[in-house]
Amino acid sequence: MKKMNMKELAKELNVSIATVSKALRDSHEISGLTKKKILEMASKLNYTTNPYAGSLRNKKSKTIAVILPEVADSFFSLAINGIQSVAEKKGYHVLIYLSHEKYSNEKSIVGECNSGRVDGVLISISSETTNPDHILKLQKENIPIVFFDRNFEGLNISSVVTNDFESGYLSALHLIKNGCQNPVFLSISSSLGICNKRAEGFRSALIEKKTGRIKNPVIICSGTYQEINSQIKKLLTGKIRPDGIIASVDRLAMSVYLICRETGISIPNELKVAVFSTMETAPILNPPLTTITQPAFEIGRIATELLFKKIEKKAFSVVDENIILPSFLIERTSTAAS
Amino acid sequence: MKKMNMKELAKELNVSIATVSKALRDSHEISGLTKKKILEMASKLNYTTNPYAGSLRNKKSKTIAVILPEVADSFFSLAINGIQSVAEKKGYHVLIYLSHEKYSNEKSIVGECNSGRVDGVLISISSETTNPDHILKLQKENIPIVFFDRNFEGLNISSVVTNDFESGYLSALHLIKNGCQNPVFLSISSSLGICNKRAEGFRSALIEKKTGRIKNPVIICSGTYQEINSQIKKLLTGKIRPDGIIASVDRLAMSVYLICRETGISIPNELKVAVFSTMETAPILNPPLTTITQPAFEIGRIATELLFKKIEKKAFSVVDENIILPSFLIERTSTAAS
DNA sequence: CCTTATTACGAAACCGGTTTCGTAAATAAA
DNA sequence: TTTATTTACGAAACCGGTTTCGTAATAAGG
Repeated sequence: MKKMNMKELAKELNVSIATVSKALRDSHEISGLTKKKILEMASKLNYTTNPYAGSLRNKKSKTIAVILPEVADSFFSLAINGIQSVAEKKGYHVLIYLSHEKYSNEKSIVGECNSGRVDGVLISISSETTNPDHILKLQKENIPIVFFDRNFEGLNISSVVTNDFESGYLSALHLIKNGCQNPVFLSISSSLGICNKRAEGFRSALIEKKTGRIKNPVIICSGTYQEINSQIKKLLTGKIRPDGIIASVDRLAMSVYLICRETGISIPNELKVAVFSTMETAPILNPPLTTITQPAFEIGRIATELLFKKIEKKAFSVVDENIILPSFLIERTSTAAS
Repeated sequence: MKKMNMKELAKELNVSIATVSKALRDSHEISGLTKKKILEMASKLNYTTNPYAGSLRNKKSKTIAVILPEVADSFFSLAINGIQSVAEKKGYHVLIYLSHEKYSNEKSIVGECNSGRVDGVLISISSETTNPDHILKLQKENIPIVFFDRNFEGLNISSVVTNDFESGYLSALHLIKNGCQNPVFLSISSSLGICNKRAEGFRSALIEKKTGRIKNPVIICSGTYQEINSQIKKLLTGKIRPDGIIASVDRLAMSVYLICRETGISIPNELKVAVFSTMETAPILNPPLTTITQPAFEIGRIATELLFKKIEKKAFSVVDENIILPSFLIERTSTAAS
């Protein structure tokens, strides 16, 4: 079947293309009767308007890009839901890109966004990203950008993040209060601002409470799944063992749990564990896992609302806003006082 | 800064637009020297080609749509990864749409796809969908479609699914073998083919082994999170209680676990539980949860490869393939023999 | 009845590329 | 040297809409 278009539709009704276009957009220039006839014929002939033709003329794609490191853990799943909920209300389309935590990927994806393909960009930067030039270039081209969760510090760009320093601080206090003498923080990147802030908060609490005999209580866990496992195993079975762990992501806490099970280390008696995570299974783990839970859906939702504020008022160049949403420490058995 | 385009670029170099276009696409019609000059100037002036202009002319969007019910549980996250891995290799863009398990949403989303916006559609249907007309309409417009995971039976459309009947059958046998006399299957929809096939397999095993005193061992759990919880609570504390449960999705198993914890029902002694799920935390739950794990990433990957086969050979109209990938029953403590 | 305003529509430019086709100049074959 | 090819490029149509502007017909005002 040949694809129906406006020209065909206009020919069918003996009117001009302009009239059809206006009728379909409900212009006041077209009489009610004509509109009705055109609408009917359009539906009868299964006409659908080609979105790219309009994009070309109006320089509006009705599309946003979401760039994220991975869609593996539940945080980004929830964030995507928050993003979609707004986009869909606005009639916008959502393109998803994954950087796989690689700077090079992120750079080329961001480059792609600078072409009229999208009207705005939501981005959570990769753990490798230390140079913001690709993002600044996008900004210079006047494309609205909003960071969510993982932002790049020091740029004049809107962001929606959690209270990372404070959460790190409070989680450390929580461990200390419940009896930990040697807590450590497991990070996934030494360059990721969000991790560093959590780690800084954590460190501050240790200093303030004069706790911890380990010189550097912030440990970077990187590499493959296997490498991380063996790194954690070495940590938990080494000479100077921690008695408390704050994991910065799901995966690290899971490694800790698996290794404790394997080596017979008892949680929370020998080791207390908490994690920055939105995982739903935390309450039914063995033992139930204390989480610092980020409002993932809200982060996505609010970031997207911010983005649309910028897209819609582009001409007035909205001031950038940096919104901080609080995470919640949910205490469960894994950090219970011994 | 004004947006750079081909016309500007051509003017800058005193060549025609056609020459610029051909040079950028590395046409043999353009000499090496000219190409070099054009490439250099393009990069110097930060030229990026407008994708929609090309789409319009070539009727190729280099974009696919992925329509899914939710992105909540880990299955779809993994599937998205599989999809992206192929799309990204092909230089394609991925639009994500969520139907939120609503037929009306799915219908309007599918309608959107029929406009040249995308070159192909990957879809996992909503649990409400019983009428395939919207999908058939898309097919009639000659847009390549592939079902993944949740397909609509009886259509002449490619699909990649798991061995649902067999998995249901084997999971029931597993429960029976380990001592269950009254197993039930918790479904989320009475219309979803995938659930029904699992349930059918389950039912077959019960009949074959002459097991189960409950008339209808397939229970539809629907409604809000709260409603499902109370439904399951009633089931587990009622007069005729099951001693084994196969949950068709993550959420149902989680409900079961929470209610067992709340009511003191012991897993696996009083109740054995298994779930169709890809959740990573299954081994560290309390107790470790037996799963029937679908190859989610592979389903996404292979479905996307099938889709591209159809996109690339559209003219020859590739025969539809229905690929069945096996799930794996991973035995853990939650179904251990008592 | 004449003038002005309004209504309803069409012609054509335009968005930013791609592609076909024509052609002058350079090169190769006869 | 003449003819046939090849090379390198430009003019213009085209993709499918949107929008500006012009205009004939009708309505309103004086």
